[in-house]
Amino acid sequence: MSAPATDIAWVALGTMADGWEAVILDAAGAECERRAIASTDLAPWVAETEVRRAPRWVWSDTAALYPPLLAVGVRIARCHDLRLAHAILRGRSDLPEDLSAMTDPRWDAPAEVAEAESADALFSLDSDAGGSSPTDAIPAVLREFAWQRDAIAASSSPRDLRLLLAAESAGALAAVEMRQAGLPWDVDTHDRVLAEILGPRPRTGALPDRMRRLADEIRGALGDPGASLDSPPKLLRSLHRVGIEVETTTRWELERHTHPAIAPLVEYKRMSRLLTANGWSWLDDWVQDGRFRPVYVPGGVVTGRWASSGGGALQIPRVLRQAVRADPGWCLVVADVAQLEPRVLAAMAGDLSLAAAARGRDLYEGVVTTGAVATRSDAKMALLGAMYGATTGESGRLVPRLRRSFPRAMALVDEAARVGEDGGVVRTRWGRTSPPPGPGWRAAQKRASESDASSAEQQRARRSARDRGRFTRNFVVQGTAAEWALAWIADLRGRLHALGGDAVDPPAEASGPVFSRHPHLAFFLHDEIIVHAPLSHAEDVADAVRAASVSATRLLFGDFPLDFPLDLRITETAAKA
DNA sequence: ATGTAGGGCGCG
DNA sequence: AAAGCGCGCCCTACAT
Repeated sequence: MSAPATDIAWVALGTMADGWEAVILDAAGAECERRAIASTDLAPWVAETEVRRAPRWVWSDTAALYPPLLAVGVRIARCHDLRLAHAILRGRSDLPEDLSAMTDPRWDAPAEVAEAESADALFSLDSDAGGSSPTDAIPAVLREFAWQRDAIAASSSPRDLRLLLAAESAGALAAVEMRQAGLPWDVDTHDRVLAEILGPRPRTGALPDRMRRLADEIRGALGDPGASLDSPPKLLRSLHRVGIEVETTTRWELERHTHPAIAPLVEYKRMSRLLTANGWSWLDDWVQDGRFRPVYVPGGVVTGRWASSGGGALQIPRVLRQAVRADPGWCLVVADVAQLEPRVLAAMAGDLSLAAAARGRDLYEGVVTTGAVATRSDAKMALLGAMYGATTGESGRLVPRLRRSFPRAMALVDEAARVGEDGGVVRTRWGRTSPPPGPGWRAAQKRASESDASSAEQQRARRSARDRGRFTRNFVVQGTAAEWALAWIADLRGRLHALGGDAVDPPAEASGPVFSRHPHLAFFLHDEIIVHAPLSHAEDVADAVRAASVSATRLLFGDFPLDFPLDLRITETAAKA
């Protein structure tokens, strides 16, 4: 990594009455220089400043501002996303009261919708186009940035918060870049999979052949030619008429009964799901030019996980993963972390026994070796139960065994649950906080504690306290796992860029194929990434993916003796082997 | 006609 | 053999 020759640390960008203004700040946040920039000059100016001075760009909203830059070939390395940072800082309870009160509520507004791949996007940078929000204005940007710096400094762990905000912002950049790059998607393979499962593509509106025949079979078995298969209440009545006494029409409940209608019905539901969620119309809507381009929403989940909007990017069914296919001459580097959450739990809790059990490749087998449980599937069940708060069933039965073998790990999640049940707030490793309970929750708890509370009120309050406890119990683990994953992709993003050379693509065309020649992130899902890379770079990319995972672990957990092994494959398609 | 709630199920 | 966390999206039913 070449250290940029630079005398500046930050460049804040915001709109003015007429165009843009850049405010250059030193590391201490002191203003060094101001510069007005016409809208049409903004992208070239950013490109030049990025190359010459490599600042951290400070702006209101990466999701709104980065796409048009990227569309003209301007890639940046680092930013500070004020909107995302604000959401994190606002949740901190350790801010001095006067600082808490000073926030501008406009920063609490929901995310802007990212709409900008086309040439039109160029103009969304223009403040006259009506696309800018109040928080884009340079005075608001500077005020908020100053507030955030104060808030970070006043917090109990500025170092951790800085890392969190840097990772969150890097994620926001990666999300925009992944949408622009897209996931290489082979339409013919997708169509073939659909045809194998559903039958050939029907005329629009018609049911695929295999589904239609199955529907006939089900209606025959139910002795009900007009039975509705798509309406749960109606289906329920049809089932009851032939003596199938289920309370819901879920698959697992149906499968507990024996009747000729059950098997085809379960199969029909599976097909129906595939057709409606990822059928031919999904293909038409979401795959263009051989790329699936979902909208990622960094920070979209309270735990810090990403959400997605449109296309169901986070729910691609396994049968369709074979449609994810590298371009000719390219490959996919597909990697996921083995048992990310239990490893995170071990490291957070400083639980050396669990860390020791994780030492091999398979943490669950390691847990079996300690003698805590008998089989791998028991180990998995028990650990998931511990992190999710299972109290009943097989999982709930197994959890107590872990308490003896891994007291520190269990103490961490148990304590998180206790705090949540009491109405408190918990934190991830880097300091993202769980949302506080709402006024309704508090009121119900208070009411239940009064002497004349009815038993129904007490029961309800107890139940919602437990619900909340399970949420905070999981929050610390899921949220810290999300931080690990963010650190991983943030680091990897830098390494991949370095592999592709330092040159920024010339902003020659509006379509700006920034990624047409370099290895790039193409997909990210909680604990898994897909890199699309030229075949010649395959091994380098694989090394980068592994090195980034080591960096992430070090950054979050220092030298705690635990690694996060990857399942990594260099392949043509993302289908599981 | 349009908006919302809930069932159901895909993913981690 | 099915409890316990977090999502998004489709569908239907039912509200306005």
